[in-house]
Amino acid sequence: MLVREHADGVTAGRIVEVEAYRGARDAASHACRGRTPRNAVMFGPAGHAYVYFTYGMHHCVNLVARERTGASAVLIRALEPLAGLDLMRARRRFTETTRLTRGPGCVAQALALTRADDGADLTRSALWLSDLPADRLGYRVARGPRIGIRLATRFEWRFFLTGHPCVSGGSARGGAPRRREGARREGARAFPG
DNA sequence: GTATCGATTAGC
DNA sequence: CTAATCGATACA
Repeated sequence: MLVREHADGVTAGRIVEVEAYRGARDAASHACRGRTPRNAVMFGPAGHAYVYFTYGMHHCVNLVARERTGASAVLIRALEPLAGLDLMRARRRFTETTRLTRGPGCVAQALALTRADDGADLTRSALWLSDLPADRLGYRVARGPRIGIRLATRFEWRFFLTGHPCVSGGSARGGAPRRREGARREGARAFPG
């Protein structure tokens, strides 16, 4: 569970969909062309938030994962809202629970995360992770191609809960990539497997 | 300096 | 399908 404590109140949700970005060796990663002011946090210690601004209007949240392999991070693509739903609704333009945090830009908006939160230490700040029994809910973790990228599409590093209504990517079942050229490969297969 | 693109979203 | 909207990037 990702927890966000803010002056306006607490919002939190179960992580139901992520993507892995493997640093400089991953052509789809922001880190693949080296360190810049924008992506510098990814080159720092693990356990910090990398928050970037894109498309001129959206923020997305990553968790820096493995400092030893260099600039690796996990993009939080979707949450199941669990706390602060009314606050999320106030920040978003939808009231339906399943649309509050479905998509990386929506997650940042619902949790009010911006570049100001870039670099936040997850062990010391108001943004942190809480253990929660992820299984036993009837969901399975599946994997498929990452969304919205053109490079390194062969790596199936998107992980999500199969059938979960809060998952993004066009289908709760799995991730049919929205507009990807070429690779028409099937999205979701059981993981591990 | 200008041109192009993007780890996206919402609306038609 | 595409407009929105601007920082990062590529290139003249």
